[in-house]
Amino acid sequence: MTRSTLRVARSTPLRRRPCALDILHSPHLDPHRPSPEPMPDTAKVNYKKTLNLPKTSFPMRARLTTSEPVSLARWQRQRLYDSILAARETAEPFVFHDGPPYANGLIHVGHLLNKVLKDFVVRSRLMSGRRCAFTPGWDCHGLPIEHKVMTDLVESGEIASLNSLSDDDRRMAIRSRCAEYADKYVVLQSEQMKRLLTLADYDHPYLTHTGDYEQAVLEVFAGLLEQGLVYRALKSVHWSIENHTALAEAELEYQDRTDTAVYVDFEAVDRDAVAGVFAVVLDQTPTFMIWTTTPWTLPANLAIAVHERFRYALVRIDGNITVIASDLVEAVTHAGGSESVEVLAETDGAALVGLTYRQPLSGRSCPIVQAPYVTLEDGTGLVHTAPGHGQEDNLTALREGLEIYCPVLGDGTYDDTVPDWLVGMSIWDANPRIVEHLREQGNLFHDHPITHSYPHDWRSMTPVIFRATEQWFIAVDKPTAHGGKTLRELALAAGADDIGFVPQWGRNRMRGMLETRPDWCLSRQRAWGLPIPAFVCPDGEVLLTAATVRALATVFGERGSDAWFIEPPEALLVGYDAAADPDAPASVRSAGTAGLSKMYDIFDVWFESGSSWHAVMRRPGRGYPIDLYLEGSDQHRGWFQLSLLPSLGVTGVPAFRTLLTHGFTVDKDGRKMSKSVGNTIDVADLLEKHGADVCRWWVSSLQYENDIKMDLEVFDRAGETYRKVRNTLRFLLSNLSGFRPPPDGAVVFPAAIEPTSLHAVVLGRAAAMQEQVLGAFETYAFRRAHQLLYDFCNETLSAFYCAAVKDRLYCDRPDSIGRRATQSVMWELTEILCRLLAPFLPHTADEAYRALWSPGADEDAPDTPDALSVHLLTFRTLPVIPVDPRWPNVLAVRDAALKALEEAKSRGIDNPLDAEVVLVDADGTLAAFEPDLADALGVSRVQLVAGGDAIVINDLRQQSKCDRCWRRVATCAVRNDGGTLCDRCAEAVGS
RNA sequence: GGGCUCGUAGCUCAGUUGGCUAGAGCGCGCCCCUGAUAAGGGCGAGGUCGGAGGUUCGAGUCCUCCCGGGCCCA
Repeated sequence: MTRSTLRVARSTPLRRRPCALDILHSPHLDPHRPSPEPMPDTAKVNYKKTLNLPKTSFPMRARLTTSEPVSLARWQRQRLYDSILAARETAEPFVFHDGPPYANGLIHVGHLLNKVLKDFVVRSRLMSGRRCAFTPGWDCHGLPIEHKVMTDLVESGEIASLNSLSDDDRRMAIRSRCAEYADKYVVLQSEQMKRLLTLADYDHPYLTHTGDYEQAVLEVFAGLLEQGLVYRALKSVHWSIENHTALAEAELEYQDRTDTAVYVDFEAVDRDAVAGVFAVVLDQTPTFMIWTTTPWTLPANLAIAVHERFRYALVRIDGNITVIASDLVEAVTHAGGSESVEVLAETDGAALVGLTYRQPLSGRSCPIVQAPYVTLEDGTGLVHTAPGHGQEDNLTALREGLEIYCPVLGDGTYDDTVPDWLVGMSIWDANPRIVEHLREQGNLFHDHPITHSYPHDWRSMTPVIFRATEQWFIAVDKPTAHGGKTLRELALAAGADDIGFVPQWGRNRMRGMLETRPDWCLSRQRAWGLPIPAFVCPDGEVLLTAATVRALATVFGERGSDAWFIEPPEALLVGYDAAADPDAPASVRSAGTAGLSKMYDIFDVWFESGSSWHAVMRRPGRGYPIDLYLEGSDQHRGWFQLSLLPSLGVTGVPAFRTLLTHGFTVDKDGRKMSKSVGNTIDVADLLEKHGADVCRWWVSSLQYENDIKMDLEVFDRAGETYRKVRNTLRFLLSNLSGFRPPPDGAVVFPAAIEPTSLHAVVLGRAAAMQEQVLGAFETYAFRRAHQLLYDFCNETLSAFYCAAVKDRLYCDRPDSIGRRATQSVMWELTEILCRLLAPFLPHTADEAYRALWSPGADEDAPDTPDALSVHLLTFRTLPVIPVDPRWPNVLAVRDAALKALEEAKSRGIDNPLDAEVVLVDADGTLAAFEPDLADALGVSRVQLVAGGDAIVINDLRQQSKCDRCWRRVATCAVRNDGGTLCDRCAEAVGS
């Protein structure tokens, strides 16, 4: 039988690999034994074959791109996620909740960062023994998807046939396309996230467009409704006259358009009041001059806004006295071609506030107010304010208590509240008529054509207008049922006291936003979303109460929100008892739900994702409040805040205990990544080139709170340090070939370990490292864990311990106590390293762990059972080994000795094995460590002397050298086989 | 323009309550090993701590301003 057939026979799965003890009793099986034939005297004996050289199935080259999918398939086969969770059914929970990415497009590096960080949390908590279930989710509704679908419909020409359908049918057609689109990207993104080796319940994700999710959102909404926090009010929105619909920012296309800009004088009501403010005497009534490019909004003018800190001038221009910002007098009068300009006086904007003027079109008396957005860029420094026709004007009106007056109907014509000559007129036709009217009245200072960028409806390419429409709001300053506190007060208090922030500055950021945020506008005028289930009564009253919403929640829970577009109101409200609903309008309570018609606003998608704490966690009983939300820092205003408000409103407590944020990825120069700039990095490319573990290793190395600079090079670096860790694992594994811990094998551990031994110090460091890593995991300090693990592998193991114990591993008898003790230590090290690395490197850690336990350590082992996985384990405690407290001194001596050896190279002592190091050991400290000193220094011999002040390197090159271990030690002698061997090697080879 | 935030060797980061010639790893350079080998080991060179003022006996660390990024608003 040849040697190779013997090997094949031994590696069959039915046979256990022999361990060190086996070898002791069956020497004929030891392949390392020298052949019994005597060697010819003339040839130098080749002892390499007699060494216990490392061997392992764990390859040096990872080939992650091909090997990771194999691991992934194995984990899926064994249903790893389910197994892990099942094993922790009764464990203390760690409640963690996924914020939903938008179901659109492929994932980018931001997703990679976010999902991998979340996975670090999931895996580290699971391995700490906590029950950390993780349900991934997707935000599926919303404009970007609808926009994309609509664009496709326009491009394919299908939009024409849709437009011939009824409103409900058209909306349904669009919605089903949107649903298809979202579902498609959920699948695509989910596959990519799995490929990142993230562990989550991908078989049961949450999707915001499913019926049960929608039901939960309506439950949250009902909870707010019953506290009176939901109201209906006017708000200015972009309005398409052509399509009779509100538009979102993303549906606008800016194009150049030429309008008539006008400078208009508004006459002061009280001449003396103005005179008083400027401290002058006036012989005529002054005016306030405004500038606008939309004359059609002048009928809706209700105020003039000034900046409190600007200076304003009272100016006599060609005989008329008017007020303009001081800095703009010259520009305005120049534009108007004025001949005589005289500044009479100046004052601060603040002094003007409270003055009044007569509105030239309505005749109303209106106030001067202050507003921070007034600029001196153009115009007059006095801003025409029409609350029904501008977002800023709208806010000003709310603050000043002005009416939100919008005399323009959905079709772009004036209603009957304007002067007779304008009633029913299109605003576009009204523009020149108003200009002429003002000119005739003497209110027009100047007019001129202006070409500017103006928003257009992306579909019809017609200009849009700002128009106030009725919208649903959540009040943040109304008392809630929770101690009468408002949502804002509850949120500020929670932010200050209850919520933990990682990093800490998130607290400030959140507070700033909460202090200034306006009421939450919930309505969107779109098709792809969750309907706000409101009805209009025959008498024009609106029906939306906690009870109707709960009734609809049930319907949507069963059939999804599509039902809204399919069923008539009576069918939708079949579970609603109008007579028993105290919040319903009287007509509904008495007459029931006959004659109602549906309204078609949908929810802001943020309200849907902002209800996920209920839909995904609280309602199914997965735990509430939630321990951790982890998202990018933009979510302070987004998901964090918009989850906080509903959760406080409904439950009185914040949805989350801790908020962790990470920064954004930027390019190597710190610039934001954008497709147009072309500095983005494709996730698929990264996975193809480096593999998921290297990408994850990179993520673990980041200080994620800050901006994250990245280019392709940082992944090369991550790959290099990954390989260092990998090779360290490989060295450990390769020297554990055939070794088994109890009960299968014998371990010299821990009793036989001296406090002064290399084993003690390495185990001590391992224990300290593990404790710090676990602490870092607890506080989400992944970078610190990464650093500790890397430094341990690189410095403690690779450079120090492994190098020092090589000689005994390779050269001692396989079954010697010294070698087996070393292997016992290495086994422990491998066990804890695989586990500690598992959250960062799920594939590599599992690969190493399986190699450690594989029955065929020197061969690929396809028979290793799937269930053998590091991910099923928890972190492991190392036995406590006493470590001599003088080790730091010894290590300092080692550093000095290595320097001395470096200097000795100039004397020709290139190889440390050719050197003897003479160390000064005045107090006998080093003597206690003597057995391991030479190994620790990597030299042949160490000599300790009591006196002297420097390390001396002695040249041993003239002394005999062991042919097998290459050390120059005193016991070297010529042996029977003709080789020169030291006693240890002679014994090992039986020569 | 406002809120929050970042700016320490080529790269990623440490730098406790201000206190010795500013540290680590990687990369780089030189060298060793060739029995972890598309591996391993050693030594070494790199920084006016974004800039300018100020407080202090003393500042990367505190204050002010400025420059340049990022997120969110306007």
